[in-house]
Amino acid sequence: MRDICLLANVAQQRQESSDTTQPVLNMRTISIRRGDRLFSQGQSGAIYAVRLGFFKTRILNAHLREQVTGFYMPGALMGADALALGQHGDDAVALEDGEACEISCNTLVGQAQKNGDARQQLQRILGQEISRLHHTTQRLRDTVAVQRVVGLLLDLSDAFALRGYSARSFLLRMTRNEMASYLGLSIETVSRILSRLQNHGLLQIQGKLVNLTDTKALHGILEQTGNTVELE
Amino acid sequence: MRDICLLANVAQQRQESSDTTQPVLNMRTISIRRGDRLFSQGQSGAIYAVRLGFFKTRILNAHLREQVTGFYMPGALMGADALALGQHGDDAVALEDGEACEISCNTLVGQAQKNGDARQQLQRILGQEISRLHHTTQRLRDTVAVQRVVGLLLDLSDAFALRGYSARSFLLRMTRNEMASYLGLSIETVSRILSRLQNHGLLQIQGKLVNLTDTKALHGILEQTGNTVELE
DNA sequence: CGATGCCTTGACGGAATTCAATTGCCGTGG
DNA sequence: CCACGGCAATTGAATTCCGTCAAGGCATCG
Repeated sequence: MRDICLLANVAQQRQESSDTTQPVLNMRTISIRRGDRLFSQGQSGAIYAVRLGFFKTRILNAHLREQVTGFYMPGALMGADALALGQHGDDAVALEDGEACEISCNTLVGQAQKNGDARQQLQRILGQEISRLHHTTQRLRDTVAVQRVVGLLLDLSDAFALRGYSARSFLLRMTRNEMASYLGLSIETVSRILSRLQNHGLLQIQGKLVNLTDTKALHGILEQTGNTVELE
Repeated sequence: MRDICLLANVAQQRQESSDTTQPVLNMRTISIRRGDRLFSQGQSGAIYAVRLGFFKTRILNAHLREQVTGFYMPGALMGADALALGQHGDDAVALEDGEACEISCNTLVGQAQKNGDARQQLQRILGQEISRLHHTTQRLRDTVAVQRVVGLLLDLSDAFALRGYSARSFLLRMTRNEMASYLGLSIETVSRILSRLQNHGLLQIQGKLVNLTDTKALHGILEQTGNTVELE
């Protein structure tokens, strides 16, 4: 969110200050269709900021079984691990038609060597990635399935709020299967938990449309300790 | 491991090249007793390399319930998230008497601005942290408890091997409780799984002493897909 | 219309947690 | 030296939770 703006700023600053014909930050916008792959595991060279649409990242294991590793909405950065590791650890796939901004790693790192702003920016990017990973690992340590599902919903809610959208009512862009994979649960469990939360009046859900009616109670579920969770 | 050496190198290079009286990298060794805290959540200013002993990092939640986020042995870096995020996300506690090397963040980042080696070094540190988090995330998505336990054992085995110790036989420095917390399991489950693995002849365990007798089979457990795992 | 994909729901079995009791270990103090 | 207490770990029994299998609903699309 803030990141993409800062990145743009850095790029712009440089463009203005230097009158060379070649751009300093290699950025270009890529249009992509739902289901298509933006980058692949093992590739390197660029990171990507979501401009439009929603994306997931995933790992394909030995049996070609997909494991979802993250969800990204406009303003989010994908593939930041390549900055530090030299290559992408996962694929990025568009959950709907969208656009992404490709930013060359080399020029980004190169900039960081000369430009203080770019350096702070790079550091911020890596920090955000580390922070994101911390967050998801903590969520996965929640043994209780309800907590994982609620955690995801509240994370999405926060992300929407940060972007000026409603924190209470939003559209899930991923399938139940993708949610389940991301959370390390079975699709049926996810479905059942959503129904249960609805029956208890904590939210309404029909298809992909969610309405968090009792966010206080939802937060309460997350904070409950131990491996049994009370609904009401 | 390699990191601490490189860090030391960077420090040394600078010490030699510059004849100013003040040291360029603020490093100092801290002795610590078992159970004591090396740094705390929210603090900032330094990262730490383990010199001697074993450490854990943890988060204390609202109810002062501890959640273990990592184990560290000599050569490992703790608190790298503070480099990018400005403050530590977790506490570090010594699992036994030991020593850690404190490295000031400011000077490290400052070095990175002028010194190419230090910059690469910084990047490597952050990359390692991201890599570590990727790894643990994947492990936690293994829903089956056996896989998590075996995963931890094999990770420890690798780490010991990397440091020149036996990969087959080693001493667990953490309690079952800490293992369970780290793995998102109950202590009883951890205990039972270890017993079961022993009964199937994959390892021997008595107290904290582990002997991996059939690492091939142990690796096999990790690679099994789906939510049921066959032992033999 | 049927086919397909996605989601929901039920029934069942296996897996992990909980509760409770026991064992083993180690240091302390008698 | 042994007895004792405290802590860690194991083990058992009962329960709860979650995954699997199966059936059915409900859209979309050809």
